[in-house]
Amino acid sequence: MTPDDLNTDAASALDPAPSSTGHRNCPVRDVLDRLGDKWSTLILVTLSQSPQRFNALARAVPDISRRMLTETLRHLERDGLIWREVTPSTPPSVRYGLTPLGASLMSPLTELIAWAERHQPEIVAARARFNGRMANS
Amino acid sequence: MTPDDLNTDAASALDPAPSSTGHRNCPVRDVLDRLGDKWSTLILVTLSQSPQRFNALARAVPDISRRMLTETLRHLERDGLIWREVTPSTPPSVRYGLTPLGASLMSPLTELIAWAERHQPEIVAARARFNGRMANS
DNA sequence: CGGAATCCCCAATGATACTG
DNA sequence: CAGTATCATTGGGGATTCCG
Repeated sequence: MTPDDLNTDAASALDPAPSSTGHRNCPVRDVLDRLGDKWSTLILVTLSQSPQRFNALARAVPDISRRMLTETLRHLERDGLIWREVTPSTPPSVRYGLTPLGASLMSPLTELIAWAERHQPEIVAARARFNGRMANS
Repeated sequence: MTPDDLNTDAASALDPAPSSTGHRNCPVRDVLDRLGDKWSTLILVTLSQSPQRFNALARAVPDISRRMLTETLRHLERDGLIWREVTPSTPPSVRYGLTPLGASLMSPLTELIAWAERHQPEIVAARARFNGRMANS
């Protein structure tokens, strides 16, 4: 892979661009942006345990507002990573869960998370060194 | 791994929190946030090719402002993912490159990128279906 | 219960200009 | 060349309210 791959302009025809942060439709940056949008990863990991209802998700993901929960779920659903199942009872019930596509993302994602956990001490140490160097300069 | 792992409050003692977006010092979210900060991944991938000088990076990463390039490089350096080598000539020269730690991140990162490229067609298709469902509803 | 709509603020980012 | 400093902008996202 070359760095250029991260800047391809692979247009996706229709598409009001879910996160129109200005960059063009690069598939890679598209996915990476999503993972960085603060909530998606959290939700995906939570759903990887088992399907959840809306309010269960709200409780499972601390501090997320319903607004952002709704929005993030829509994005993930739109991208085919999760499914949404409405049971029109009273009160209504809505369940969310990972699609096969979403489940397939968990593999590289958990590896990345594992990396983060494995190397956290090194990162903390590096920060301490960096702060030390900045202090006496 | 459980979802709770994403919300641990593993404090890192000192640390003015590079991205104080409000969430506590969770190592995992910390790393994921960094990858999502729009430029870090781009820079890491570029540097994984070979060490680069400041302006070479600026050219290699389209549309990044010098301000954001500097800031992102500082963050990456601070976290021990890249090194910074100053040659105090006139004009000065500064090279950046991946540390072993940064290089070790490339492995899970490229897997994630490979996933994105591999499954892009499915995502595009899912978006088309989603847009279609929204249209006639 | 599970949203949608609205208001609003501040933090992230860009633009610009200056410096060792 | 490789930054730093300052100002202006904007849109992400929290809080709140309303709806089926």
